[in-house]
Amino acid sequence: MQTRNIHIAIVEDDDEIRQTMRLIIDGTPGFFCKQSFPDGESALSPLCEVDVDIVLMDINLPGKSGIEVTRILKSKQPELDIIMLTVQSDDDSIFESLCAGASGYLLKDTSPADLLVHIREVHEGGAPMSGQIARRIINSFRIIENPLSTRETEILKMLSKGMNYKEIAEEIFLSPHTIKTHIKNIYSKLHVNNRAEAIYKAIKQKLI
Amino acid sequence: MQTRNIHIAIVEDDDEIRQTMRLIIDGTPGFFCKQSFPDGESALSPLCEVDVDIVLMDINLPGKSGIEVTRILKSKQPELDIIMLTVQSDDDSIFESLCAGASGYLLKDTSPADLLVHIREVHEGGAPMSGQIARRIINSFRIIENPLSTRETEILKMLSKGMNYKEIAEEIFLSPHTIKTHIKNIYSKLHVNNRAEAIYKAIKQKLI
DNA sequence: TGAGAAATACCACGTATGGGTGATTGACGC
DNA sequence: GCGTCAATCACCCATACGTGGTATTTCTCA
Repeated sequence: MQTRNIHIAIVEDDDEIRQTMRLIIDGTPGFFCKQSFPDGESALSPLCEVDVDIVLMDINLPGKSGIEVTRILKSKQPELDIIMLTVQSDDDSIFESLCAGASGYLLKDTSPADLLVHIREVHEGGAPMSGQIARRIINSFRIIENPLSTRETEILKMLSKGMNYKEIAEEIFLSPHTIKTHIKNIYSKLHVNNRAEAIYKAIKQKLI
Repeated sequence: MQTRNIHIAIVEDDDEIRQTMRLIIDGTPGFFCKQSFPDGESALSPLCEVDVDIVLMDINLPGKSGIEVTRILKSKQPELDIIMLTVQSDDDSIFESLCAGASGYLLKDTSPADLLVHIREVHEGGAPMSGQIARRIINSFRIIENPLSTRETEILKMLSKGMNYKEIAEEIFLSPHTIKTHIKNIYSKLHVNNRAEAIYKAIKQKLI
């Protein structure tokens, strides 16, 4: 009894890359590229219907980002495994992708042979990462035990009281510009981009 | 052995009212109006220094509001008793005044005789309220067990995820205007005026 | 001693936000 | 049957906010 082919879909806007990946996959026994899409919008409905095992997802897509598409897809098809396959390797992209539900995160410089190995890994329940990616994840988790400086924590508490830039500045005798900078740093450390989410995460992580 | 006079300060922008109150107080044995100010700014430094027992504070002041002044004063002089004496009788004014540290809340239509009685009450550790005020306070506490509707709670949760008007609107198929209205209602129910504080209070009160 | 973090400060841009006001509909209670 | 309230949608307006930069000082730790 032979194992069923692994059915794969590709979401990638670069025509050449998409075709190349397709050739590699279809040229290997056990793998079958069932569909490919140049952007997220066109991928959404088909991928919610058709039975595909694994999606290779670029992040930089025209329209909705690959991360957004991943989030939506996973909310509709929780069983689907999505591997981010992208050039982006900044902390936020990685973090957000995993939060959105990606099962793996590979850089585009991954060799075809490795790519196929990784696809199989995911299909068997693994979570492959390029070397650098794994490192970054470790690092980002390492600092989860209070990433914030004392000044930042102090300011975050004032934020939770509903104070604005100016009020905080006057309270601790600093320039509003400085408060702004601190808050920007808080956002980037907590991986959020506004006050509401910052307060929420901070409380959940017992930072304030 | 005679009891020491109760030393009083008045913060009230209307010259006539201020003078009248002063006359009433000084004309009564046991009471002494030590100082009076037409606005909050001019009252702040003196009241942090001089020994006054009780401050009668209007809310509608030019510049800083009486509530703000109360907050600052109480943070520097926690022992000081402040009685709000004002025409404002809306829930928010009352609520905020008490949060800011006021020891009593009287309406300006209080008779001179009652006023003096109430001042003495505060001086002896009481917390006098005009009749209508007491009622409102009871009411506002009564609804503390989840003031929010299901829709509002739903939206509040989305706010805590950092979503903006438009994103929330798209998620639950409503107009952004409606989202805005809901959020405004949330603010007024929680007695806050921005997202950060709303999230904070909501979590502390286990609403989300 | 030299790299990195923390804390400070500033500028410019576009837009999301909060406040004010107002209106309609449908449920529920008394 | 009439008032109340939740839920919905709408417009105006000022400004607080988020994001992109750049930059200096201080401190710590390897």
